[in-house]
Amino acid sequence: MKIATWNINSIRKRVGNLADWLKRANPDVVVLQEIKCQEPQFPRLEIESAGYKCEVIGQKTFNGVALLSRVPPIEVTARALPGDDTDEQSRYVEAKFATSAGPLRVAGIYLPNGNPANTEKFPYKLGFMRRLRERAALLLGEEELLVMGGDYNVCPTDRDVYDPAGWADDALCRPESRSAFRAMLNLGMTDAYRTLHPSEHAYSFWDYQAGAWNKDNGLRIDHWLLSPQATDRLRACGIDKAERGRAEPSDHVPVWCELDAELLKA
DNA sequence: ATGGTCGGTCCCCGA
Repeated sequence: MKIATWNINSIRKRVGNLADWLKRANPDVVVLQEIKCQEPQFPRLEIESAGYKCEVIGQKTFNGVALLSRVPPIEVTARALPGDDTDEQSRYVEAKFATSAGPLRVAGIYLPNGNPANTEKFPYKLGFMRRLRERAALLLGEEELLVMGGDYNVCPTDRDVYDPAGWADDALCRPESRSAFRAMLNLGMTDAYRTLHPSEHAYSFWDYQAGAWNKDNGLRIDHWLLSPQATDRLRACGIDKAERGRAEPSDHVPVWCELDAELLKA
């Protein structure tokens, strides 16, 4: 089965790009970030026509995530990241699916950007990352297939950014952000892309500004982190870079994994 | 190349 993440930067603006890509890429499960609308405005009919069920965690203007799947999940297990009841931003969705290899938990994440790093936005990001690590630790205890994908807004190492020195103080590259990302790996999770492509300078995001795309000035900030059980079934991982070159693109492109497991009807 | 971005919303903010 194939699972993908894509920060779509407005689902209403991009539903045509999404439908075209769904047809070409044919993923079984997709997590979307920055849908930038509430649930009633979500273009459910277009996506259902493409053959996908939709779980929508909407928010007006900002943020918002969704989970698309070829079959309905057994259960939507979370519509917000646990650990802070005062957090009203729509940034997390999680569901359990049936597969030929047993239960599969899929989390979709839109991690806070954290800039400017000298404002309250940065501690909010680090707090979210602490809660995400705690959630991962809890789910890892089940010793099942677990994949946590999304826009992490973390560039894990200098290999993952075109200009490490220029970005060193940015919240995407700061040592505190990288340390919190490594803490997820230290629980036993695997960065799927980096594990299968150890030395590539591959990016998943190029800013709209300053001709970043044309100069390949990108960052790798969209990731799939896998439990040991999922890593054992990891067959491939890739980045659909060509999406950034299409008309009216998102500033992010899809990142996908293939697992040796078949998605089943619940 | 001496300027070079989007989307949603409301007259600017977030990325």
